[in-house]
Amino acid sequence: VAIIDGHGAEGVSMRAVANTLKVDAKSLYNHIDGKEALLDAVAERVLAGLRFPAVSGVLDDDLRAIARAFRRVALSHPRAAALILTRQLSSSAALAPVEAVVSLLRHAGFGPKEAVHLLRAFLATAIGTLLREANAGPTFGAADLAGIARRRATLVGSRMPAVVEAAPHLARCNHGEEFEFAIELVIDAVKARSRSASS
Amino acid sequence: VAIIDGHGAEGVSMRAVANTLKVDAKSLYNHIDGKEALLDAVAERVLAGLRFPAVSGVLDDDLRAIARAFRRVALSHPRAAALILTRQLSSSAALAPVEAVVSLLRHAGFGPKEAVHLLRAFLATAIGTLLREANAGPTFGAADLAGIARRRATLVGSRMPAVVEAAPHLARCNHGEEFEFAIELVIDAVKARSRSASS
DNA sequence: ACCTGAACACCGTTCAAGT
DNA sequence: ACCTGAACACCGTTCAAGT
Repeated sequence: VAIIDGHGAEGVSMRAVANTLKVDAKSLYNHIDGKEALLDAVAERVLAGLRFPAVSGVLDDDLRAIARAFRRVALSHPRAAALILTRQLSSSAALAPVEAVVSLLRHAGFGPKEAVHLLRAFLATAIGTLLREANAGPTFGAADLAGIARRRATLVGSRMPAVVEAAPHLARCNHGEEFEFAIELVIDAVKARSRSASS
Repeated sequence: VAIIDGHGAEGVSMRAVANTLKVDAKSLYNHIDGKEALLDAVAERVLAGLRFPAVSGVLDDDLRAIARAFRRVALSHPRAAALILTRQLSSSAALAPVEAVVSLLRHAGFGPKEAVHLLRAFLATAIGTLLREANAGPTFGAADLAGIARRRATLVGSRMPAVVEAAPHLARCNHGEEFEFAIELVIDAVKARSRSASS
Protein backbone atom coordinates (compact mmCIF):
# COMPACT_ATOMS: atom_id res chain seq x y z
CA VAL A 1 0.00 0.00 0.00
CA ALA A 2 2.87 2.35 0.80
CA ILE A 3 4.38 1.71 -2.62
CA ILE A 4 1.05 2.36 -4.35
CA ASP A 5 0.55 5.57 -2.40
CA GLY A 6 4.00 6.75 -3.36
CA HIS A 7 4.49 5.45 -6.88
CA GLY A 8 1.13 4.27 -8.17
CA ALA A 9 -0.09 0.77 -8.90
CA GLU A 10 2.34 0.32 -11.80
CA GLY A 11 5.15 0.88 -9.35
CA VAL A 12 4.33 -2.38 -7.64
CA SER A 13 6.78 -5.08 -8.59
CA MET A 14 7.86 -8.07 -6.58
CA ARG A 15 11.33 -6.57 -6.53
CA ALA A 16 10.07 -3.21 -5.27
CA VAL A 17 8.00 -4.81 -2.54
CA ALA A 18 10.87 -7.03 -1.49
CA ASN A 19 13.12 -4.00 -1.48
CA THR A 20 11.02 -1.99 0.97
CA LEU A 21 10.86 -5.15 3.07
CA LYS A 22 14.69 -5.43 3.00
CA VAL A 23 14.53 -8.86 1.54
CA ASP A 24 15.02 -10.62 -1.78
CA ALA A 25 12.14 -10.70 -4.27
CA LYS A 26 12.13 -14.48 -4.43
CA SER A 27 11.57 -14.69 -0.69
CA LEU A 28 8.08 -13.29 -1.15
CA TYR A 29 7.03 -16.56 -2.71
CA ASN A 30 7.37 -18.19 0.67
CA HIS A 31 4.56 -15.99 1.90
CA ILE A 32 2.24 -15.36 -1.00
CA ASP A 33 1.18 -17.06 -4.16
CA GLY A 34 2.46 -14.54 -6.69
CA LYS A 35 1.83 -11.01 -7.79
CA GLU A 36 -1.86 -11.38 -8.57
CA ALA A 37 -2.49 -12.76 -5.09
CA LEU A 38 -0.54 -9.85 -3.66
CA LEU A 39 -2.74 -7.33 -5.45
CA ASP A 40 -5.85 -9.15 -4.29
CA ALA A 41 -4.53 -8.94 -0.75
CA VAL A 42 -3.97 -5.22 -1.13
CA ALA A 43 -7.52 -4.69 -2.35
CA GLU A 44 -8.90 -6.75 0.50
CA ARG A 45 -6.82 -4.93 3.06
CA VAL A 46 -8.04 -1.53 1.90
CA LEU A 47 -11.63 -2.69 1.59
CA ALA A 48 -11.47 -4.01 5.13
CA GLY A 49 -11.39 -0.36 6.25
CA LEU A 50 -15.05 -0.08 5.30
CA ARG A 51 -17.22 1.06 8.21
CA PHE A 52 -20.96 1.49 8.03
CA PRO A 53 -22.85 3.87 10.28
CA ALA A 54 -25.70 2.49 12.37
CA VAL A 55 -28.93 1.61 10.60
CA SER A 56 -31.51 4.38 10.88
CA GLY A 57 -34.43 2.41 9.54
CA VAL A 58 -35.11 4.89 6.74
CA LEU A 59 -34.21 3.05 3.54
CA ASP A 60 -32.91 5.92 1.47
CA ASP A 61 -30.84 7.40 4.29
CA ASP A 62 -29.26 4.04 4.94
CA LEU A 63 -28.48 3.36 1.29
CA ARG A 64 -26.94 6.80 0.97
CA ALA A 65 -24.81 6.20 4.04
CA ILE A 66 -23.54 2.89 2.65
CA ALA A 67 -22.75 4.47 -0.69
CA ARG A 68 -20.79 7.25 0.96
CA ALA A 69 -18.90 4.86 3.20
CA PHE A 70 -18.02 2.84 0.11
CA ARG A 71 -16.77 5.90 -1.71
CA ARG A 72 -14.76 6.89 1.30
CA VAL A 73 -12.90 3.62 1.52
CA ALA A 74 -12.45 3.34 -2.26
CA LEU A 75 -10.75 6.73 -2.32
CA SER A 76 -8.89 6.33 0.95
CA HIS A 77 -5.86 5.39 -1.13
CA PRO A 78 -6.57 7.12 -4.43
CA ARG A 79 -3.93 5.33 -6.45
CA ALA A 80 -5.23 1.97 -5.24
CA ALA A 81 -8.84 2.80 -6.08
CA ALA A 82 -8.94 1.07 -9.44
CA LEU A 83 -7.62 -2.06 -7.76
CA ILE A 84 -10.39 -2.10 -5.16
CA LEU A 85 -13.11 -1.38 -7.70
CA THR A 86 -11.91 -3.77 -10.34
CA ARG A 87 -10.63 -6.92 -8.66
CA GLN A 88 -13.03 -9.82 -8.29
CA LEU A 89 -12.70 -10.58 -4.59
CA SER A 90 -13.99 -13.65 -2.86
CA SER A 91 -13.05 -12.82 0.72
CA SER A 92 -15.54 -11.83 3.38
CA ALA A 93 -14.26 -8.24 3.25
CA ALA A 94 -15.93 -7.99 -0.14
CA LEU A 95 -19.16 -9.46 1.20
CA ALA A 96 -19.68 -6.82 3.89
CA PRO A 97 -21.32 -4.28 1.56
CA VAL A 98 -23.38 -7.06 -0.01
CA GLU A 99 -24.69 -8.08 3.38
CA ALA A 100 -25.43 -4.49 4.35
CA VAL A 101 -27.38 -3.63 1.19
CA VAL A 102 -29.29 -6.87 0.85
CA SER A 103 -30.26 -6.80 4.50
CA LEU A 104 -31.61 -3.28 4.12
CA LEU A 105 -33.60 -4.18 1.03
CA ARG A 106 -35.03 -7.31 2.63
CA HIS A 107 -36.23 -5.32 5.62
CA ALA A 108 -37.79 -2.82 3.24
CA GLY A 109 -39.96 -5.62 1.90
CA PHE A 110 -38.13 -6.71 -1.23
CA GLY A 111 -37.88 -10.41 -2.00
CA PRO A 112 -34.42 -11.99 -2.10
CA LYS A 113 -34.37 -12.13 -5.88
CA GLU A 114 -35.24 -8.50 -6.44
CA ALA A 115 -32.95 -7.49 -3.58
CA VAL A 116 -30.02 -9.06 -5.43
CA HIS A 117 -30.94 -7.32 -8.67
CA LEU A 118 -31.13 -4.00 -6.90
CA LEU A 119 -27.88 -4.65 -5.07
CA ARG A 120 -26.14 -5.29 -8.36
CA ALA A 121 -27.52 -2.16 -9.99
CA PHE A 122 -26.59 -0.15 -6.91
CA LEU A 123 -23.02 -1.44 -6.88
CA ALA A 124 -22.61 -1.06 -10.65
CA THR A 125 -23.62 2.58 -10.46
CA ALA A 126 -21.31 3.27 -7.52
CA ILE A 127 -18.39 1.41 -9.09
CA GLY A 128 -18.87 2.98 -12.52
CA THR A 129 -18.96 6.45 -11.00
CA LEU A 130 -15.98 5.86 -8.73
CA LEU A 131 -13.93 4.32 -11.51
CA ARG A 132 -14.43 7.45 -13.56
CA GLU A 133 -13.31 9.51 -10.60
CA ALA A 134 -10.28 7.30 -9.95
CA ASN A 135 -9.19 7.23 -13.59
CA ALA A 136 -9.66 10.92 -14.12
CA GLY A 137 -7.11 11.82 -11.53
CA PRO A 138 -6.86 15.45 -10.49
CA THR A 139 -6.99 16.64 -14.14
CA PHE A 140 -10.74 16.60 -14.40
CA GLY A 141 -11.47 18.20 -11.05
CA ALA A 142 -12.86 21.62 -10.50
CA ALA A 143 -9.48 23.20 -9.80
CA ASP A 144 -7.49 22.86 -13.02
CA LEU A 145 -8.77 25.83 -15.02
CA ALA A 146 -6.33 25.49 -17.90
CA GLY A 147 -7.26 21.82 -18.26
CA ILE A 148 -10.95 22.66 -18.36
CA ALA A 149 -10.42 25.28 -21.04
CA ARG A 150 -8.34 22.88 -23.14
CA ARG A 151 -10.87 20.13 -22.81
CA ARG A 152 -13.71 22.46 -23.66
CA ALA A 153 -11.93 23.50 -26.85
CA THR A 154 -11.57 19.86 -27.86
CA LEU A 155 -15.27 19.24 -27.27
CA VAL A 156 -16.26 22.26 -29.33
CA GLY A 157 -13.87 21.07 -32.03
CA SER A 158 -15.81 17.81 -32.32
CA ARG A 159 -18.59 19.66 -34.11
CA MET A 160 -21.20 17.31 -32.69
CA PRO A 161 -24.10 19.61 -31.93
CA ALA A 162 -25.22 18.29 -28.54
CA VAL A 163 -21.61 17.93 -27.41
CA VAL A 164 -20.80 21.48 -28.47
CA GLU A 165 -23.84 22.85 -26.71
CA ALA A 166 -23.12 20.98 -23.48
CA ALA A 167 -19.35 21.54 -23.67
CA PRO A 168 -19.17 23.83 -20.62
CA HIS A 169 -20.74 21.10 -18.49
CA LEU A 170 -18.86 18.23 -20.12
CA ALA A 171 -15.48 19.90 -19.71
CA ARG A 172 -15.60 19.85 -15.96
CA CYS A 173 -16.66 17.23 -13.46
CA ASN A 174 -17.29 17.67 -9.76
CA HIS A 175 -16.88 14.07 -8.73
CA GLY A 176 -18.52 14.38 -5.35
CA GLU A 177 -21.56 16.01 -6.89
CA GLU A 178 -21.80 13.43 -9.67
CA PHE A 179 -21.57 10.63 -7.15
CA GLU A 180 -24.43 12.07 -5.11
CA PHE A 181 -26.51 12.57 -8.23
CA ALA A 182 -26.01 9.02 -9.49
CA ILE A 183 -26.73 7.49 -6.09
CA GLU A 184 -29.83 9.63 -5.71
CA LEU A 185 -31.00 8.38 -9.07
CA VAL A 186 -30.81 4.72 -8.12
CA ILE A 187 -32.25 5.38 -4.68
CA ASP A 188 -35.23 7.07 -6.29
CA ALA A 189 -35.68 4.09 -8.56
CA VAL A 190 -35.46 1.72 -5.60
CA LYS A 191 -38.08 3.70 -3.70
CA ALA A 192 -40.37 3.70 -6.72
CA ARG A 193 -40.10 -0.09 -6.84
CA SER A 194 -40.61 -0.51 -3.09
CA ARG A 195 -44.18 0.67 -3.55
CA SER A 196 -44.98 -2.54 -5.40
CA ALA A 197 -42.38 -4.94 -4.00
CA SER A 198 -42.62 -8.71 -4.28
CA SER A 199 -40.80 -11.83 -5.55
CA VAL B 1 -7.05 -7.05 -31.60
CA ALA B 2 -6.18 -10.46 -32.99
CA ILE B 3 -3.67 -10.99 -30.20
CA ILE B 4 -6.19 -9.97 -27.54
CA ASP B 5 -8.83 -12.26 -28.99
CA GLY B 6 -6.37 -15.13 -28.98
CA HIS B 7 -4.30 -14.59 -25.87
CA GLY B 8 -6.01 -11.94 -23.77
CA ALA B 9 -4.97 -8.41 -23.02
CA GLU B 10 -1.96 -9.52 -20.96
CA GLY B 11 -0.69 -11.27 -24.08
CA VAL B 12 -0.14 -7.92 -25.74
CA SER B 13 3.52 -6.99 -25.77
CA MET B 14 5.37 -4.85 -28.24
CA ARG B 15 7.36 -7.91 -29.17
CA ALA B 16 4.24 -10.01 -29.72
CA VAL B 17 2.62 -7.35 -31.88
CA ALA B 18 5.79 -6.89 -33.88
CA ASN B 19 6.01 -10.63 -34.28
CA THR B 20 2.58 -11.04 -35.85
CA LEU B 21 3.51 -8.12 -38.08
CA LYS B 22 6.74 -9.87 -39.10
CA VAL B 23 8.84 -6.98 -37.97
CA ASP B 24 11.09 -6.01 -35.09
CA ALA B 25 9.53 -4.66 -31.89
CA LYS B 26 11.54 -1.47 -32.06
CA SER B 27 10.14 -0.66 -35.47
CA LEU B 28 6.73 -0.09 -33.93
CA TYR B 29 8.05 3.12 -32.39
CA ASN B 30 8.22 4.62 -35.85
CA HIS B 31 4.44 4.32 -36.05
CA ILE B 32 3.08 4.74 -32.55
CA ASP B 33 4.04 6.47 -29.37
CA GLY B 34 4.45 3.47 -27.12
CA LYS B 35 2.42 0.69 -25.59
CA GLU B 36 -0.14 2.87 -23.83
CA ALA B 37 -0.91 4.66 -27.09
CA LEU B 38 -1.26 1.29 -28.76
CA LEU B 39 -3.85 0.14 -26.23
CA ASP B 40 -5.72 3.41 -26.59
CA ALA B 41 -5.78 2.85 -30.32
CA VAL B 42 -7.17 -0.65 -29.83
CA ALA B 43 -9.95 0.65 -27.60
CA GLU B 44 -10.80 3.37 -30.09
CA ARG B 45 -10.81 0.95 -32.97
CA VAL B 46 -13.23 -1.41 -31.24
CA LEU B 47 -15.41 1.43 -30.01
CA ALA B 48 -15.61 2.75 -33.56
CA GLY B 49 -17.76 -0.30 -34.33
CA LEU B 50 -20.59 1.31 -32.36
CA ARG B 51 -23.76 1.68 -34.43
CA PHE B 52 -26.94 3.27 -33.15
CA PRO B 53 -30.34 2.44 -34.55
CA ALA B 54 -32.48 5.27 -35.87
CA VAL B 55 -34.12 7.56 -33.32
CA SER B 56 -37.71 6.59 -32.64
CA GLY B 57 -38.65 9.67 -30.68
CA VAL B 58 -39.70 7.69 -27.62
CA LEU B 59 -37.11 8.52 -24.96
CA ASP B 60 -36.99 5.23 -23.11
CA ASP B 61 -36.91 3.13 -26.29
CA ASP B 62 -34.06 5.20 -27.62
CA LEU B 63 -32.04 5.06 -24.41
CA ARG B 64 -32.52 1.30 -24.26
CA ALA B 65 -31.35 0.97 -27.85
CA ILE B 66 -28.21 2.99 -27.16
CA ALA B 67 -27.44 0.96 -24.06
CA ARG B 68 -27.81 -2.28 -25.97
CA ALA B 69 -25.67 -1.05 -28.84
CA PHE B 70 -23.03 -0.06 -26.31
CA ARG B 71 -23.11 -3.46 -24.67
CA ARG B 72 -22.86 -5.11 -28.03
CA VAL B 73 -19.73 -3.27 -29.05
CA ALA B 74 -18.13 -3.59 -25.60
CA LEU B 75 -18.53 -7.35 -25.73
CA SER B 76 -17.75 -7.71 -29.42
CA HIS B 77 -14.23 -8.67 -28.38
CA PRO B 78 -14.77 -10.04 -24.89
CA ARG B 79 -11.13 -10.07 -23.87
CA ALA B 80 -10.77 -6.44 -24.92
CA ALA B 81 -13.87 -5.34 -23.02
CA ALA B 82 -12.08 -4.07 -19.92
CA LEU B 83 -9.87 -1.97 -22.17
CA ILE B 84 -12.81 -0.29 -23.87
CA LEU B 85 -14.66 0.30 -20.61
CA THR B 86 -11.69 1.50 -18.63
CA ARG B 87 -9.48 3.64 -20.84
CA GLN B 88 -9.98 7.37 -20.76
CA LEU B 89 -10.38 8.16 -24.45
CA SER B 90 -10.30 11.59 -25.98
CA SER B 91 -11.00 10.69 -29.59
CA SER B 92 -14.27 11.36 -31.34
CA ALA B 93 -15.07 7.65 -31.29
CA ALA B 94 -15.60 8.03 -27.56
CA LEU B 95 -17.80 11.06 -28.03
CA ALA B 96 -20.36 9.33 -30.23
CA PRO B 97 -22.34 7.83 -27.35
CA VAL B 98 -22.11 11.13 -25.49
CA GLU B 99 -23.59 12.97 -28.42
CA ALA B 100 -26.32 10.39 -28.84
CA VAL B 101 -27.46 10.41 -25.22
CA VAL B 102 -27.20 14.13 -24.61
CA SER B 103 -29.05 14.88 -27.81
CA LEU B 104 -31.86 12.56 -26.77
CA LEU B 105 -32.13 14.12 -23.33
CA ARG B 106 -32.09 17.66 -24.70
CA HIS B 107 -34.94 16.85 -27.07
CA ALA B 108 -36.83 15.35 -24.16
CA GLY B 109 -36.70 18.74 -22.49
CA PHE B 110 -33.78 18.46 -20.09
CA GLY B 111 -31.44 21.40 -19.71
CA PRO B 112 -27.78 20.92 -20.73
CA LYS B 113 -26.61 20.69 -17.16
CA GLU B 114 -29.05 18.04 -16.07
CA ALA B 115 -28.56 16.20 -19.36
CA VAL B 116 -24.85 15.86 -18.57
CA HIS B 117 -25.59 14.60 -15.06
CA LEU B 118 -27.99 12.03 -16.43
CA LEU B 119 -25.55 11.03 -19.16
CA ARG B 120 -22.88 10.38 -16.58
CA ALA B 121 -25.17 8.32 -14.36
CA PHE B 122 -26.35 6.37 -17.40
CA LEU B 123 -22.81 5.61 -18.55
CA ALA B 124 -21.61 4.78 -15.05
CA THR B 125 -24.37 2.22 -14.65
CA ALA B 126 -23.72 0.67 -18.04
CA ILE B 127 -19.96 0.59 -17.53
CA GLY B 128 -20.19 -0.76 -13.99
CA THR B 129 -22.51 -3.53 -15.12
CA LEU B 130 -20.45 -4.41 -18.19
CA LEU B 131 -17.22 -4.41 -16.25
CA ARG B 132 -18.67 -6.98 -13.88
CA GLU B 133 -19.67 -9.07 -16.87
CA ALA B 134 -16.27 -8.72 -18.52
CA ASN B 135 -14.31 -9.52 -15.37
CA ALA B 136 -16.49 -12.43 -14.41
CA GLY B 137 -15.64 -14.33 -17.54
CA PRO B 138 -17.61 -17.46 -18.31
CA THR B 139 -17.32 -18.70 -14.69
CA PHE B 140 -20.25 -16.77 -13.37
CA GLY B 141 -22.62 -17.47 -16.23
CA ALA B 142 -25.69 -19.59 -16.05
CA ALA B 143 -23.99 -22.64 -17.56
CA ASP B 144 -21.29 -23.64 -15.08
CA LEU B 145 -23.31 -25.67 -12.56
CA ALA B 146 -20.35 -26.87 -10.52
CA GLY B 147 -19.08 -23.29 -10.23
CA ILE B 148 -22.46 -22.08 -9.01
CA ALA B 149 -22.63 -24.80 -6.39
CA ARG B 150 -19.13 -24.04 -5.16
CA ARG B 151 -19.83 -20.33 -5.00
CA ARG B 152 -23.07 -20.91 -3.18
CA ALA B 153 -21.27 -22.98 -0.56
CA THR B 154 -18.79 -20.14 0.00
CA LEU B 155 -21.61 -17.66 0.44
CA VAL B 156 -23.40 -19.85 2.93
CA GLY B 157 -20.10 -20.31 4.74
CA SER B 158 -19.87 -16.55 5.28
CA ARG B 159 -22.57 -16.82 7.96
CA MET B 160 -23.83 -13.35 7.14
CA PRO B 161 -27.60 -13.74 7.42
CA ALA B 162 -28.75 -11.75 4.39
CA VAL B 163 -25.98 -13.25 2.26
CA VAL B 164 -26.89 -16.75 3.34
CA GLU B 165 -30.57 -16.19 2.64
CA ALA B 166 -29.91 -14.73 -0.81
CA ALA B 167 -27.12 -17.18 -1.65
CA PRO B 168 -29.05 -18.98 -4.42
CA HIS B 169 -29.48 -15.67 -6.23
CA LEU B 170 -26.01 -14.34 -5.46
CA ALA B 171 -24.28 -17.49 -6.67
CA ARG B 172 -25.43 -17.09 -10.23
CA CYS B 173 -25.61 -14.09 -12.53
CA ASN B 174 -27.39 -13.84 -15.86
CA HIS B 175 -25.47 -10.91 -17.25
CA GLY B 176 -27.91 -10.03 -19.99
CA GLU B 177 -30.77 -9.96 -17.52
CA GLU B 178 -28.82 -7.87 -15.01
CA PHE B 179 -27.90 -5.41 -17.71
CA GLU B 180 -31.51 -4.97 -18.73
CA PHE B 181 -32.55 -4.56 -15.11
CA ALA B 182 -29.94 -1.91 -14.35
CA ILE B 183 -30.70 0.04 -17.52
CA GLU B 184 -34.41 -0.13 -16.84
CA LEU B 185 -33.74 1.27 -13.39
CA VAL B 186 -31.94 4.35 -14.65
CA ILE B 187 -34.43 4.84 -17.47
CA ASP B 188 -37.24 4.82 -14.93
CA ALA B 189 -35.39 7.41 -12.89
CA VAL B 190 -34.83 9.55 -15.99
CA LYS B 191 -38.51 9.39 -16.88
CA ALA B 192 -39.48 10.34 -13.35
CA ARG B 193 -37.25 13.40 -13.62
CA SER B 194 -38.52 14.35 -17.07
CA ARG B 195 -41.87 15.16 -15.52
CA SER B 196 -40.30 18.14 -13.79
CA ALA B 197 -37.35 18.94 -16.05
CA SER B 198 -35.49 22.25 -16.02
CA SER B 199 -32.03 23.85 -15.54
C1' DA C 1 10.34 -22.40 8.22
C1' DC C 2 12.51 -19.11 5.78
C1' DC C 3 16.26 -17.22 2.86
C1' DT C 4 19.20 -16.73 -1.44
C1' DG C 5 22.22 -17.70 -5.91
C1' DA C 6 21.83 -19.13 -10.29
C1' DA C 7 19.02 -19.17 -13.92
C1' DC C 8 15.14 -18.66 -17.37
C1' DA C 9 12.24 -16.43 -20.25
C1' DC C 10 10.56 -12.52 -20.72
C1' DC C 11 9.48 -6.93 -20.73
C1' DG C 12 9.43 -1.42 -22.87
C1' DT C 13 12.33 1.83 -24.85
C1' DT C 14 16.39 4.76 -26.79
C1' DC C 15 19.62 5.76 -30.11
C1' DA C 16 22.86 5.59 -33.50
C1' DA C 17 23.65 3.42 -37.72
C1' DG C 18 21.99 1.68 -41.82
C1' DT C 19 18.93 1.42 -46.46
C1' DA D 1 10.69 7.25 -44.25
C1' DC D 2 11.37 3.14 -42.27
C1' DC D 3 14.23 -0.67 -40.42
C1' DT D 4 17.56 -2.97 -37.12
C1' DG D 5 21.78 -4.08 -33.81
C1' DA D 6 23.45 -3.03 -29.61
C1' DA D 7 22.25 -1.84 -25.34
C1' DC D 8 19.83 -0.53 -20.91
C1' DA D 9 17.14 -1.14 -17.15
C1' DC D 10 13.89 -3.65 -15.89
C1' DC D 11 10.11 -7.81 -15.12
C1' DG D 12 7.78 -12.66 -12.59
C1' DT D 13 8.98 -17.09 -11.25
C1' DT D 14 11.29 -21.86 -10.30
C1' DC D 15 14.30 -24.65 -7.99
C1' DA D 16 17.98 -26.46 -5.69
C1' DA D 17 20.93 -25.34 -2.06
C1' DG D 18 21.65 -23.34 2.19
C1' DT D 19 20.65 -21.92 7.50
